[in-house]
Amino acid sequence: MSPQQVCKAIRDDIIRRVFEPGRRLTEESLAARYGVSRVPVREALRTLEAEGFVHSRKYVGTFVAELSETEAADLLEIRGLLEPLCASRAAARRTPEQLGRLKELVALGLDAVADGRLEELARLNSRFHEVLAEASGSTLLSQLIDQLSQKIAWVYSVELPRRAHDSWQEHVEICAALEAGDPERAHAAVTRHISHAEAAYLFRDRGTGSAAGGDADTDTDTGTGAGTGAGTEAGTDAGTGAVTEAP
Amino acid sequence: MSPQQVCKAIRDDIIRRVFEPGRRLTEESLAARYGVSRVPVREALRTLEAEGFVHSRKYVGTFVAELSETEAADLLEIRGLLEPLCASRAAARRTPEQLGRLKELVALGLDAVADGRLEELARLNSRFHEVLAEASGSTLLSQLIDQLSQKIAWVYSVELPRRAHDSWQEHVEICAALEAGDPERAHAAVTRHISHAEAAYLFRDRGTGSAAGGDADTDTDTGTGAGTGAGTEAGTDAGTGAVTEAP
DNA sequence: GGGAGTACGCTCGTATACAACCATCTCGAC
DNA sequence: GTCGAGATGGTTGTATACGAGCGTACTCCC
Repeated sequence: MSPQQVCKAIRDDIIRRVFEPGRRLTEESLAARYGVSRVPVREALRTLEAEGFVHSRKYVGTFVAELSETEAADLLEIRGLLEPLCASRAAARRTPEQLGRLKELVALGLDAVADGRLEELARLNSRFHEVLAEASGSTLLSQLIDQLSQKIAWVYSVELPRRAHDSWQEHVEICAALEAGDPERAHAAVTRHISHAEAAYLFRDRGTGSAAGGDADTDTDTGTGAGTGAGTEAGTDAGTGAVTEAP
Repeated sequence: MSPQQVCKAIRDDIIRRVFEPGRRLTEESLAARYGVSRVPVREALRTLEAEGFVHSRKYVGTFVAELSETEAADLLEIRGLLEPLCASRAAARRTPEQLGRLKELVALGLDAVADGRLEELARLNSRFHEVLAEASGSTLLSQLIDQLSQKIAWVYSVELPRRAHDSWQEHVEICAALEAGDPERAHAAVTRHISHAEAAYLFRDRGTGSAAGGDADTDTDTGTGAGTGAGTEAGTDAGTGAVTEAP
């Protein structure tokens, strides 16, 4: 297991709340858990620290970060600024292939809505926003949004399924704006979309409590959410999507 | 030299263009340069990779990142979204101490403008925006803006000094808005401030071409910005200002 | 009984050593 | 002369070993 894989594995375990916020992670236990030595673990922890998922104290150890309510809210607000920018960029710069992929995802999403396949919707939703970010043509924006999405998936644990229908209608509109090549319309559409999502997040009661022990994510219909999956790495990453699928 | 110090040292060398974009960095040479072993160097590189300053290819090596023109522009645009948000947050959440520090910095800045001490202005400017970010009360926003500012300092190499007078007048206005506790006014003030700065960046001709050798930025009237710094900060991480100052 | 000093264990920090792999150059065949 | 296969150097990837500092618990003294 390579160090980047270790990084992703730890991040997934954090997002899935196998490692709860505030928990101490010792290098050796992580090394044993993932079957590697301490060196790759240390590198993975440095990456995760830079991403804000953990923080380290010298000679003491590494701890899973704890985000306050206000920071969680800021997370949503920042994404609410970035994604519309991303969309207007995408309206101008998208390639036909990217538009095609988006439309395909929307079609799949609408089908899944009709059939009520919620866990698939979460994955498709992540993928849609991932491709949208990619279509902006800015790797910087793409990476930022990716990191934000992962943290949002972590903090809020779940993509609310009841918004699925409206959400995918909004995706249709976003696609249309991109197809028309209209940055302002794309910007407005995504702004609406994100603000609706924000409202959905903020109005639900946060169910952090039960996550404790080892593999706690047996709660079937909510568990899938996080799926942004490893966008950064070039090579083979695409398929894995470890976060998204339950065993 | 600890690994975080190594990280900062490498980052500073990248920003100062001691290591040019695209250059290959071997772990051993870095280890020798900073007088440590390869292990701390590897950890530093993982952090820098997460921050986007370098990228690694397995079994090949680590290379200094190369940012395109559009990505550089995006950098400014993203900061242009984030800093105003930061300011409205700060108007609501700032502590009196933070406001005091900001006002003190503005006073120092205006003095420095009057006396024409340009290199000091760059440092004060960075510090001002740093404290402003801190006053937002969101470590997330603070970190994001910090990273963005560092990258902007890297890509654009220099804080344009001729804007100094106007810039510090705008800082006065920002402070006033924060003192009044008026988020909208703060938002507007920072939006203006950033857009002026953006215009200044974008209208200058980018002198990247000659950057080859060690210290190529000898073009006198712009040269102060990305000063040497060289890890003057000892204790905590607080002083990212190392980038901005000149000897 | 309470507090301070001290010894111990645990974990991190760093260095060194070896294995895996890529890039390049050389040599030979066509 | 050109192309391909193999050997070689160099760099990264990983494991192991040892040193350094923190936290805890114990002991000793007051």
